[in-house]
This record gives sequence, C-alpha cells and structure tokens, in this order.
Amino acid sequence: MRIATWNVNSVRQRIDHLTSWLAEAMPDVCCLQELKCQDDAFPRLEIEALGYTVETHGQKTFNGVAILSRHRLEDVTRGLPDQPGEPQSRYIEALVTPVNGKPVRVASLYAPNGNPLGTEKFPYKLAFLEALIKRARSLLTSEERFVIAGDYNIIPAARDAEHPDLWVKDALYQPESRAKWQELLNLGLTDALRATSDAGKSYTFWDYQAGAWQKNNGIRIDHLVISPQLADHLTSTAIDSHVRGWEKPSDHVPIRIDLDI
DNA sequence: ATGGCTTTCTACGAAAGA
Repeated sequence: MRIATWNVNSVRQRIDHLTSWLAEAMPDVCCLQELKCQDDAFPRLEIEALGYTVETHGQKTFNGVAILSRHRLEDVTRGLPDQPGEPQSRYIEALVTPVNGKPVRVASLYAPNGNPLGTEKFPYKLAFLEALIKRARSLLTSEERFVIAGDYNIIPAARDAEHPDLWVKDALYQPESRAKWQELLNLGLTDALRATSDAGKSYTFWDYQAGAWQKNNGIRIDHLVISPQLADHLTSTAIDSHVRGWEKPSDHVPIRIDLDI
C-alpha cells in the first residue's frame, strides 16, 4: 500500500499538478493540506475520475485538509477530538478499508505555522500538537494500524534544513516545537523518512522567495508518522521533489511511503 | 532585509504563509 501526503497550497490552483502527479505516483491514499477552499468548491470530479474516493474538511481562504483513497473510506472524522468546535480546518481522519485486507486509519493534518513568536500564534501551534499527541495516544491504545501524515510545520533536527541557523528564531525550529515532535515519536511511533534514510538534504519545502529552490535552500516539515504495527511493514520512503520544478508549483512537494501490507 | 513570492478575498491592498 502506498500512502502519500502533499501540501498543495490551493487545490484549485494546483489541480493539474495534482492529477498529473497522482497518475505518475499512483498512491493508494493521498493526504492533502492547504486546500484554501470550501468543500463545495473542491475539484472532486477530476480526482474521482482517477478512481479516488474523496473526503474533505475545507474552509474559506485558509487551511483545509483532505484524504483521497482508492480503497473505501469509513468512519470519517473532522477535527481533533480534544479540540471540539475548532474553526480552523486542520485535521481529518478516516479508516481506509481494502476489499481484501485489514483496515488502516489515516489522518491528514495541517499544523499551525506558529509565527511570529511572541504572539498567540505560537501557543496555538503547541496546543494543536498537544491535541494531536493525545489522539495518537488514544489510537495506540486501540491497537489499530495508523498513519498520521501531513504538514507538521516542524523542522525536527538541524540536518532537516539547508541552513539551520536561519531558522533559530522561527516557530518551525523552536525547542518547544521540536519537543512536541519528539514527544509524539516517544509514544512508539516511527518517522518514516528517518526509518528508511539517513540522507541529508531530504527536504519537502522550498520558499518561493530568493531562489530557494534553485539554491536547494529547503527544509523537511512534511512527515509520515506510522504506528508500531506498520513500522515492520515499511519498505521505502520517497520525496517527489521534481514536482517543485514544474511551472507554478506548490512550495511543498509530495512525500510517500510503501508498506508491504 | 523589515518576506525578496504566492494565494485569497463581496479584493484593487492586506493578511497569511514558513
């Protein structure tokens, strides 16, 4: 089973890139972030035409997450259980149910950016991450197989940035942000990229400004985190960075895993 | 560089992103 995540930075602006990439990468499941549209404006028909079931959790202008699946989607929930009534659409979860196979629970998340520091935005980011950790703890108790994928807006370590010194005053690289990431993994979960590669320069985001892509001034902030049962079945992780070179790209690229399940 | 681009909106500049 192939599971991917991609922050598309407006699904309506990126629909041609999305369909092209789906056709070439052929993921079974794809988590999307930053839809930047309401559910009724989501380009559902184009994606369904490729054989995907679509579940969205959008909002006007900002945020918005979705799960696309070639298998049946059941038990869809929107928002984190610990954040009832949260107006920002940053989390969706569903049970991916293959015809001949055990189900896998998949979550698509868009964590708050948290900048600038010193404002209410940073504690809001940490509160989201805390609610996410609580959800992961609950899923572990259920002993379900699960993947929590998306734009975490966290640079886990220095090797996950081309110029880590440039990020020391940024919410993405604060010790508190990285501690939440570590707290999540310490539950017994696996960072799929680091479980399959020690390579540096494994980036998923390059800023639009100052020629960041051309200079490979990137960061790794999009992650697939997998449950213990799935860690034994992880065969590879790939970052489709070539997509960043397409015309009018998202500033993020897709990252995907293969599981032998 | 004090965001140098990109996206959104009952838009025409401002806010947000990372």
